[in-house]
Amino acid sequence: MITNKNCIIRLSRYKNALYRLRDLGFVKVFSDNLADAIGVTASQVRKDFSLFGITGNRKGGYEIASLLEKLGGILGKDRIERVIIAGAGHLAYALMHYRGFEKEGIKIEAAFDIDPLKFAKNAQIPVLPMEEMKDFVVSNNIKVGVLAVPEVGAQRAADTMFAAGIKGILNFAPLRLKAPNDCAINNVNLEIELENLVYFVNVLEKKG
Amino acid sequence: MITNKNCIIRLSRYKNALYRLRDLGFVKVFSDNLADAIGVTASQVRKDFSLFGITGNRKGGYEIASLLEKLGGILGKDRIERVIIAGAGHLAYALMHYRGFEKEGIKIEAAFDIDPLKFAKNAQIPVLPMEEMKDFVVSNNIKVGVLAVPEVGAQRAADTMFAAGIKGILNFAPLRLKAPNDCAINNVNLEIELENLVYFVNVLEKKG
DNA sequence: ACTTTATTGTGATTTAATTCACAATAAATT
DNA sequence: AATTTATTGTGAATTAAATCACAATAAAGT
Ligand SMILES: NC(=O)c1ccc[n+]([C@@H]2O[C@H](COP(=O)([O-])OP(=O)(O)OC[C@H]3O[C@@H](n4cnc5c(N)ncnc54)[C@H](O)[C@@H]3O)[C@@H](O)[C@H]2O)c1
Ligand SMILES: NC(=O)c1ccc[n+]([C@@H]2O[C@H](COP(=O)([O-])OP(=O)(O)OC[C@H]3O[C@@H](n4cnc5c(N)ncnc54)[C@H](O)[C@@H]3O)[C@@H](O)[C@H]2O)c1
Repeated sequence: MITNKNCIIRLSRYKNALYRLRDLGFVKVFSDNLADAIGVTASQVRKDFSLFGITGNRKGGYEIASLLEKLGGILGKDRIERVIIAGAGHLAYALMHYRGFEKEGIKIEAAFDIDPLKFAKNAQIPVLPMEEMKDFVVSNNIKVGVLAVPEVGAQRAADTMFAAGIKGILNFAPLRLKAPNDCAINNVNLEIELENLVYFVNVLEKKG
Repeated sequence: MITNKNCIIRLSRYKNALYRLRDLGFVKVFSDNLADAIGVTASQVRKDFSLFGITGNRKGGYEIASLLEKLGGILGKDRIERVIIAGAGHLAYALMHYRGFEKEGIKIEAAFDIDPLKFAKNAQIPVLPMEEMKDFVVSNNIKVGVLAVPEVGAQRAADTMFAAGIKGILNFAPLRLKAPNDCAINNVNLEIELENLVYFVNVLEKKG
């Protein structure tokens, strides 16, 4: 069981590059094409595939269709992933209106909030009270959620999500969530991303 | 010059943990406190500090105030970082209304768009035509930008940013930008973050 | 059919990152 | 003042990730 996050992220990138190549009419691809497309070495590509038992044809490269199927299987893209959001604020609004998730097989089913002003039971993507999360998650068998609640309420909201049966959280709140150890957390900390960028801009400036 | 991204991200996390400890009234901290706070080992903390020549007192730990100052210096937090956004859509709206950047010393100065309907010259954070980016960036000496333009326009918008003098981009568009090699790119690909989360949720499910 | 050529697949090697382990030492205790 | 204790700082060891390098081999060419 491979648990190298970078490796799994590369698989996603290969997949996205393959979609583009396929849409351009390509049928086969070589490891160095994929390498160029995502900015790694060709042996990295082959090693990644090797790790998951993905094989191509010596001399003939890889068949895009079959590669996409295998990568899709590994990444769980063989079915639509249904997702909820905790916190129906600005960020949630952007996520709910983003059309790009659909074509990746990701569907935001509902958002949950504590503020009655945010409730919208009959909207295309309904916004419901936090109290209804458990029922919704259980009856729709949802496993993944996005946490878009302010820092102060974040741990409490996460606990509600875990109690509802959520097993993975994409966390936008700038703190380290405590989670049961059968649950996964991916943090997106934009303050830190920007801070990090500033560091590297300064490094490059000093170097150049 | 340390260029290990994970290491720099840990510095940010130490800093954030230290702010919290300081606000709770603590004056000193030991490597194992910081380790617990951000979820790494104590020797990782000490090694990270050692890499940047940060020292504490044997037996006495580290003084929080001085540590914060040193980390701030390394991360460029000794001055306010001024930032622009390309693309004044949903995501930009969320970013422009987010109050959390201020207290991290990040200030969004303006957004730029091609859609005249988005223009708002006199708003608190003005939304200006792309054509005005260069003047604005040059006269305000801005180095960092956020790219929040749809995939199709993303490379063109990035090129405009580079031409304006931007040296680092936080990129939300789901593609690999081509950039001059004195410029830094940090990608935030939310589709991939979710996909990755799904993978690890499935892994955990199989394990348990 | 044989040879050449291009590309895979992977064990071996290298490089990078993390952890270990302990001497150095500052503070606290006796 | 001597001893104990707790903690740093870092070189050494370990582990993890990436790259190298090349034998295996499938396709194309002669
Ligand atoms: N907006 C950004 O650009 C941005 C940038 C970086 C980080 N973040 C982080 O993302 C998260 C969301 O940011 P935002 O700008 O959308 O915030 P927001 O204030 O616009 O929205 C937060 C929503 O969460 C709701 N809420 C508060 N407590 C709750 C609880 N306990 N349970 C459920 N809902 C609750 C509020 O009613 C509100 O609707 C925050 O943690 C923020 O720190 C946002
Ligand atoms: N909104 C999300 O939740 C989300 C999630 C994942 C990824 N993204 C990515 O983030 C980016 C922004 O998403 P969004 O939802 O804010 O999009 P959006 O459609 O709401 O806004 C995009 C804005 O960019 C402007 N624009 C278009 N072409 C431009 C150009 N060449 N130069 C300058 N401006 C231009 C448009 O006028 C619009 O105002 C996209 O690349 C998207 O793929 C967004």
